[in-house]
Amino acid sequence: MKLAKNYDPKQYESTIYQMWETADAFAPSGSGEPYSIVMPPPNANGNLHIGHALTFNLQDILARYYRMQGRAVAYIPGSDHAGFETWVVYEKVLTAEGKNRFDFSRDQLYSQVWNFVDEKRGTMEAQLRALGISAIWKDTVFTLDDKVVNTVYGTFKRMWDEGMIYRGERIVNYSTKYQTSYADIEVEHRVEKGKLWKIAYPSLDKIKEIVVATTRPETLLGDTAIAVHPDDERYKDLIGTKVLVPLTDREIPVIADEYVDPAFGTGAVKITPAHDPNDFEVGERHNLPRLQVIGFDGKMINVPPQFMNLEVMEARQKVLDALQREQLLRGDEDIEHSVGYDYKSGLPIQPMVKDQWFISMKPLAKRAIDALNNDEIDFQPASRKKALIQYLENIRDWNISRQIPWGIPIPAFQNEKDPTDWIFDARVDQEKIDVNGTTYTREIDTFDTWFSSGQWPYITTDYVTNGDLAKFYPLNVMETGADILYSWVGRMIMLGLYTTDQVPFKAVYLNGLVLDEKGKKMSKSKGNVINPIEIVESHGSDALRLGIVAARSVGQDQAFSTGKVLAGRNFCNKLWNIARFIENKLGEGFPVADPQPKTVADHWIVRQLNSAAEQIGKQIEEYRFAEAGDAIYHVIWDDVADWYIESSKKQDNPQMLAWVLDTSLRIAHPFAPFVTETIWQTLSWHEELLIKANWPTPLEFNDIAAAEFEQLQTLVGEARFVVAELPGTKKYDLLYQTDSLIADNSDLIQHLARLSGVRQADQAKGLRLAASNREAWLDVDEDTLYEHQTNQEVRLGEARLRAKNLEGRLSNASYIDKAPPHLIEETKKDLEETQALIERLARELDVLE
RNA sequence: GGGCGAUUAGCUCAUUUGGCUAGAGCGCGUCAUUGACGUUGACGAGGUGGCAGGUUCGAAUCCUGCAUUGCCCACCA
Repeated sequence: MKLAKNYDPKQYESTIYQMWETADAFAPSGSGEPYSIVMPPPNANGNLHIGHALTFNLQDILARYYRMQGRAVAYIPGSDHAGFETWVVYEKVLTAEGKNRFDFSRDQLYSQVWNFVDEKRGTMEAQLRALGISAIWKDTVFTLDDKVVNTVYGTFKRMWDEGMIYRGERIVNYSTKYQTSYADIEVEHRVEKGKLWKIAYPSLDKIKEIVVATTRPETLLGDTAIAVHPDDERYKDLIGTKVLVPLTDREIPVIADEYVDPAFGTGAVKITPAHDPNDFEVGERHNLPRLQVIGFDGKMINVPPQFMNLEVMEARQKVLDALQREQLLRGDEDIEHSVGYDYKSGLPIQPMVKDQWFISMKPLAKRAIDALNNDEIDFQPASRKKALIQYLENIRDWNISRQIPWGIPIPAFQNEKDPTDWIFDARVDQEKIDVNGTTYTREIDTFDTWFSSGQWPYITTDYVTNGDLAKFYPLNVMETGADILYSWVGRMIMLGLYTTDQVPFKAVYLNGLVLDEKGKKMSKSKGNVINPIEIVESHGSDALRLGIVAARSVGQDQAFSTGKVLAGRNFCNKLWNIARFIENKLGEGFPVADPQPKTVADHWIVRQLNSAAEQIGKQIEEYRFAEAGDAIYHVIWDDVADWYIESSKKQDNPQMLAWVLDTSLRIAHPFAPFVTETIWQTLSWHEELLIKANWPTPLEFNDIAAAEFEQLQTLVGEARFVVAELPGTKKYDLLYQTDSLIADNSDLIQHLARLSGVRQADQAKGLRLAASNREAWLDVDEDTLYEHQTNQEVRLGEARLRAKNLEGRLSNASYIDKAPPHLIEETKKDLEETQALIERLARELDVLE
């Protein structure tokens, strides 16, 4: 088969991918030791972003490498219903149609979103295929599949039975825009400038007043007490008395509570149990009523008519105006404080009291902390483990209810006659159920998506039901974004230990964010997002993979670099042309046989590729992807193309060329799957696919011959350098006297150094090449020689300085005493070589003078 | 307020128990060349490793302080 001049990825990638799928190449091979990775499921409804390209490429490199190592690799794909994220998108669709969620029943909404997602589900998978991801598609799991729901219900039931689930009225983080509560972890805290207003609350006789400080004056309409510190002398006589809430005629008590910090503000705090977590707790302790004044739609309720139905910020201004008129404002000051925001809408989170389902987290966290402290999970980078432990140590109970229709229904039913009576039941397709003559009504909330995705490792492997993939649990590695360490990784560890009594994965690899080319975080609103599929289309899937993995270290946020993608593209083309050259040389139907290294170049390239294969394997196993990629790039480009292929033009050994190409394709495959497989398909001596081939095993070679080739490289390098430095007017001849290595390789040297000739001479003449420790001269004219001599004097000076440094090191008693022996040996050897160089240079210059 | 990370060539980044002359890609300069590849080849320039101290025979690497910068966590109104 004749290869085109340049590699055109578009022409081959989809065909190659189909070939893999048709051959069922992604399925775990039966015999090997299991190796498993589960894909963090991307949003079924969305498009892949550039961060996905990084995360899935890293996973795929591992999958392909271990597959070539003969392991039974299960790389299990999935897609996420992405409850809240998708709901937000769908609600926009509803709005565009002039409708809203209240026009439909929950079941109607659920099936509408299902259809909406179903239409788009294929897109994301097609994109993963374009990235070359070698996941077992037949085992793909959607986060709303029956097996997910069943397992989640099983876990929930067990927790319920063990008393770890409770339902209660608590302050929750509420998004008035999306009308759902959030977990604490989903609230985005921003430090910003604000005002602290001081407001007077008159005593009942209006003679005295107590001044409180607040950042949210509108909530005073919901105040049910004023709190002061019990030991605060300023307010001691007021404790137990009543004051009037401004702008209303409500009377509220002044209470004492340790929570108040006398040093902050005025030392008196208004207590709004319905809209502040601290106040809620104070309210619980003092049995205060909870007066909700902000509705779930974000508008004021239960307030005097002038404030009714106002948005929070409008209400704030009106309250301040009214206080001003009533002369109850006692000043304000500028402060910096932290405000919780809805990470999705960018609007402030409203703390609200709501009946929600919670999981007691302390016992779950404790087991996770123990496992982490026992080093049961290898963390890359290690520092994140500490961070996770800290998070787990301070964990609070988890609100798992969401007031959105798109998600897994919470399998709980409420007694129609007794609101406190809740039972577990999985019959969520029914709105009402009958149990022993009592009618129960279904809970309308759904689970927080993370409650189900937190169980992903044992769900996808069917571990609980002991399915075909059960032997792949626990996973070998969980590769995912560092940004979801707490929300996902932490929860998987806790839930994994809870359900399966073992950690869900043996290692965690956290990748950082892919930033834009200027190092800024990408976002749709900034318009700086990079679409991976566009990169694939313009430069090829392999180029994207090579480029995005290059120079990227674990856990670090790093910029995307088009330059690196281009370098990756060029590398693919280089590989392509190596193949083109070799295949052309070998011809059709080349009868491949055992490779026998004969020339010095043969021995050398065997040594180089042997050690590259070993080193690259080790680097992949240690998750040092960028270094492995770099090693592949250089061994193939520098060693194979620039030295070995060039050498082969003068000393050809077809069997070795075939072996070199074969080996190069194997070691490059995990990082450049498409181009390597494309080339592999053109090799006459392979029937199998490269994806199923084995990682190269070392070939025997002669160490001395390999070292001799290195000497020739030095000689050639020096000749090139001198010629480049002293262009002169003509090409030079290389002369030698009795050197058999040069004699045997004269054509090779001439070609590599681009000399006009290499010939034996009777006597030394011209410019001596000293670096290789071989007797060789360039036959140059007088002027060139003179110029060279000046350069050599500089080099002699440098060499003498270096010798002096080395001598100094060796004469240092402490160094001899403390440095490791091999290092001292190296220093001695280095000194010897430097001295030999000095001698040669000096001799050369003396001769000439 | 607490924690974590970063600071190395013009740019983006490597350098893993402290030890070869601190490397790579891109960019830059000089030259070559059209029988594998211009998505090329050869050669080269370019770094007081943020700053100031300390430990050590030896520090980009360990310690202390400072500066700049990014991220995460946090219910003080």
